[in-house]
Amino acid sequence: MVKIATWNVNSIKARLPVAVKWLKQFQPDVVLLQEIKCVDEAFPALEIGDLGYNVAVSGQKTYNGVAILSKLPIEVELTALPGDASDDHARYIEALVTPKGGKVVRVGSIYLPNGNPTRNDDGKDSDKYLYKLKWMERLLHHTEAMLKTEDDFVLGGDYNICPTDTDLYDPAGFKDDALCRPESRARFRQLMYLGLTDAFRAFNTAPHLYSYWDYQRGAWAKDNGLLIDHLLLSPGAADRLKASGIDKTPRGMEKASDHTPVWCELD
DNA sequence: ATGTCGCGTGAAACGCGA
Repeated sequence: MVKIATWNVNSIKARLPVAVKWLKQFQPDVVLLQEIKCVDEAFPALEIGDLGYNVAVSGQKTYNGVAILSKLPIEVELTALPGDASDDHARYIEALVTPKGGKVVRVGSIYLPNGNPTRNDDGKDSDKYLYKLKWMERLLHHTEAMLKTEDDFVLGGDYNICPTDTDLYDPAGFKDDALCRPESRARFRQLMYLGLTDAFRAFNTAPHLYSYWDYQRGAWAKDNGLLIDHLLLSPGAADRLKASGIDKTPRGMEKASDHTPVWCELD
């Protein structure tokens, strides 16, 4: 069994005590991290390595940055999403992990652009929103390419998309937000329609289950959250899916990230 | 009605991104 989790840590350096505590408790085999907010050399590889993890990083100063932790042997395949050489944001890393005596799993850690604010003063779509939509189209193309490899894969991360109105606490208030606007939701659906399975939703169908709560306005205490962190599985990986969930405990800890891990188990 | 973090700059408080 391989336990795979995705977690936007909102700075790995600020989150190190909470991250170490959670890794010891939860014992995931593979962790897809987002928003590490540091360059490769500054990633706390020794502290994480002491817990038994191999580390692959695509870092960046101040913003963004993604990484993959794996107790299994790991082989880095990509440190950027193909399709635009001029894109200098560190938002994607992909690797192969090989379970003992099991079939290889291709894993991608995604930090999809937020895209807010979506409009300029003149009402036209903002550059940030257009960048998000273009990034999603690149992800769509890359996923098509991955499906052709016939490797089982897990594409996980902070998608910055609430797929439906039951995936957040205030749909009306977020109507014009980049996480909910129809264009970004349509691209997410297109991705799913390639034949992917949402690992969390395969086992948890109730509305109003969340992976993110804003630091502001007591959102965590009021459960004013959003479901924006997702684990999308290839058909082969979906066949191996045994369990999934959201572990809310790290969100309740001192010095928490605003996101909490989403996980799944593959046979 | 309001309520937050984390980072970098540059030496304290601010702007940015979320």
